Amino acid sequence: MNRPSARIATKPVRVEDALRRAGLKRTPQRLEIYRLLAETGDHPDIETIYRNTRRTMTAISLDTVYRTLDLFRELGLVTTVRPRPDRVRFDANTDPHHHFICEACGSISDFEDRTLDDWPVPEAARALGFVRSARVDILGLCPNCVRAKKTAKKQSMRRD
Amino acid sequence: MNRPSARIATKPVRVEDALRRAGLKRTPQRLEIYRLLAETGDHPDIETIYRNTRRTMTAISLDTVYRTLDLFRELGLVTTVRPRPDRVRFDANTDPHHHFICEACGSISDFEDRTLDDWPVPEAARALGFVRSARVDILGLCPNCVRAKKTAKKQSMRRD
DNA sequence: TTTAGTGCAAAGTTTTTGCATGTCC
DNA sequence: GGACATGCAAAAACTTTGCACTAAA
Repeated sequence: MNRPSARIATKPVRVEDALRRAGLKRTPQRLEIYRLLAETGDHPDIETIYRNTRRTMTAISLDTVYRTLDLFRELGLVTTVRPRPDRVRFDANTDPHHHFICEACGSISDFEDRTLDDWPVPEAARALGFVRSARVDILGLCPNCVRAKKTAKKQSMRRD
Repeated sequence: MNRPSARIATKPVRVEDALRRAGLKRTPQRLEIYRLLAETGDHPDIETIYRNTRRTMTAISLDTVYRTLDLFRELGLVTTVRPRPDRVRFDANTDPHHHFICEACGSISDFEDRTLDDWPVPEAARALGFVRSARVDILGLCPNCVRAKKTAKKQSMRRD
């Protein structure tokens, strides 16, 4: 059911190719949304992507952004991440990489780790179905939030 | 900032202790919701949890379920998983484990892998903040969906 | 020309909030 | 008794859909 040595890694693709191959149209909205996403190292949510596209395409509608991102996801052009109870966020970086997610503020940073990418998908997981890809989320606190927490603690100690 | 050998693993806790320690109240709703979640090997969404609690507590309200699960998450009693663009799902299994997520039907299965749990959190991730835990999601197709796909393919070939 | 894609507005879902009432410690 | 929790209902936030129009191929 699985190729015997599936590994924790994914490989890059490009929009126009992907669209053509799927017999889909190459519309300005799609290109613009993808461009924005590919340019930023950030992991914006739908609302943000919408706002940003509006800077250059005044007439684009929010539902087109929804539909486009859904499409991109089906095509494997973007992946999604969820921090805490937050909105879905998108990521056009399809190079093998993983995420550090701050549990306090929800910020997401990429990191790479070859050893992890090359780690064979565990047999226990391969037994559960056909493996396509894998992702590792490291959860914790970003430096800003660590700092904020320390401050809060000091203040509460002062109160006691 | 991090303990030098943080590993990809988490450790169990219990409700009543956690509530007491946090100075929170031990209400029937909270206990019942937790019990249900701890009993099932499943990864139910809010709606399902709500329906199930209603079997024994006819008067519980949906927003209490929301608030309770949010609280549990803050306390580290449950974790959340998201399949595709689907609702959040909850998991009271705080033993070290990871998820196989079917990209087609959204079903989620647990699997364990010691080697993965013992894998040291990569330096690149530790550099990004204080590491609390890590999770690995393996994405793919469950056997049912693999079968469904094969059938669909055969039919489309017949049509051609 | 044909068919996919878009914008708009409306409907559907999911989640959060305010407030009065009830209940755990 | 007092703070914390709950239920209810209403509001807010987020997402999806139907349809007529537009624009790629």
